[in-house]
Amino acid sequence: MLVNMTDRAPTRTAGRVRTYDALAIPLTDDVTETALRLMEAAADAFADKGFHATTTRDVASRAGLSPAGVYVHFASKEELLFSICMRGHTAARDMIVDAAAAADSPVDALAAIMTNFSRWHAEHYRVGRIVQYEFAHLTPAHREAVMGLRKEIDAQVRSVLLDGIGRGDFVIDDVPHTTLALMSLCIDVARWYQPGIKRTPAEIGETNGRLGLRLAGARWAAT
Amino acid sequence: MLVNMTDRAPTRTAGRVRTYDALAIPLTDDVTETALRLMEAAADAFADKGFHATTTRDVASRAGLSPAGVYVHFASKEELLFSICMRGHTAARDMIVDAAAAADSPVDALAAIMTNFSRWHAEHYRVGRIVQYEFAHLTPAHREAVMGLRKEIDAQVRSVLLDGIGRGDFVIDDVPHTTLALMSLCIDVARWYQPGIKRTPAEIGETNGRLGLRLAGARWAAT
DNA sequence: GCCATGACTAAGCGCTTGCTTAGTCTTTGA
DNA sequence: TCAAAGACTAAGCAAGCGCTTAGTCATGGC
Repeated sequence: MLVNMTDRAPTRTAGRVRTYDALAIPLTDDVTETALRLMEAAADAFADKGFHATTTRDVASRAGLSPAGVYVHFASKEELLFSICMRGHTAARDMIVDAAAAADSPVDALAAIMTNFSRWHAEHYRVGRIVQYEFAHLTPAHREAVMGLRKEIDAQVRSVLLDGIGRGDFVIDDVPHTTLALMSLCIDVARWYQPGIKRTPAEIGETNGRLGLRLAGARWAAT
Repeated sequence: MLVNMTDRAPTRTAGRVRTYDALAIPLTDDVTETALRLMEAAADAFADKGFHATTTRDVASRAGLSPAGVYVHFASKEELLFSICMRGHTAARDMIVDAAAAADSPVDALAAIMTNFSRWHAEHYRVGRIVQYEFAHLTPAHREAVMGLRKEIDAQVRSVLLDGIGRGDFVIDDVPHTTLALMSLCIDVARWYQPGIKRTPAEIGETNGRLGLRLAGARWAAT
């Protein structure tokens, strides 16, 4: 991985902080309950106010700590944002890989990806907005790490499309652009979804599953 | 309109500031060159750094003024953001209304809307990002004004779809959701577009025009 | 039991930020 | 011509902000 959090100067907290890998994903179950609580608090505050308008005091108090307590577990406010982005993208990547692996055909795989990814963005629209809107506040190295995961997601979807084209299930002029368009349907749910609207996340997922097949020119999608 | 900038307490600058209407759109050609310059500078800075991380000093210096100079023309930093959002949305609304009016059929109207709106988001991806990502920093009243324009845009697209359904040109299960999906294709271009990529804004527009007709289940779109 | 480590705190640092105030200079209108 | 208005400035205010430092307390290992 591109980033190693041991870059941080050794302090009394170095041993604990180093239990994370660069993905800020727990390697084992020994991630502290406090660090998790901080990430959740930060996600909450960032979603409410945006990254820069969120103070570390706000994050700390939401997590029930003093302001300096944040720095026991994270090197900086940006590191908190990075952790949230990496967790979100890793979850999305895994979901897409699993959906594709479980499907019997490219058509099923695409429908499952669209359905699940769209539902996820509705259910997690707040994290989805953070991940999109606050991306520019990451350090260049951290942005690169996040882009790596985005590219994996893109590549997985693209390979489903190519497989479907190969089998004659999809009719697509421009695969890269169609991939982007499919991803747009899913990702943009985070922008327009809000709790209380008539459609449930599951319904949104299903509708986008069908619409995605239309975009791919799936044979039976036009009816 | 919901908001009237004359709410601001009278100062020596009240006369000048009141030449804007609540849309922050120039009513006549007497908008000052300085105010325009400030809006452009703010858009630049907001796109680079985000709203909250942008200082009024930064905006002022980009516009060639002292920090206090911003307040001669705008009541607050937020008012600058509001102006930018309203100008962007008004331009988009007008573009969509014009495209629909110039078309001979719902199919042509939808293709034109998708093509032009997508191209606009590529060409103005920085303003597009500001408008999406910084929306939450507007005051509630200003957000409501912006939402009003968004609803007009949505309604225009929806009426094209309904017209097409009525003529048998489109096959759509869920009109509101399909409207959102069509808008997602266009709006999300601002997220993924960056200068230097292979596709030009015009090409992106054309491809999205075709993909939009697929989403609408246009009869010949599947071939 | 003792010492080292880790989790956490209160206090504070040095700097920044949106905005205001009191002024100067230029332009406009009577 | 003169006064008022408008465009703008330099200076400053009050509050805030990410982060550091020096300390306390609890836990775990020897």
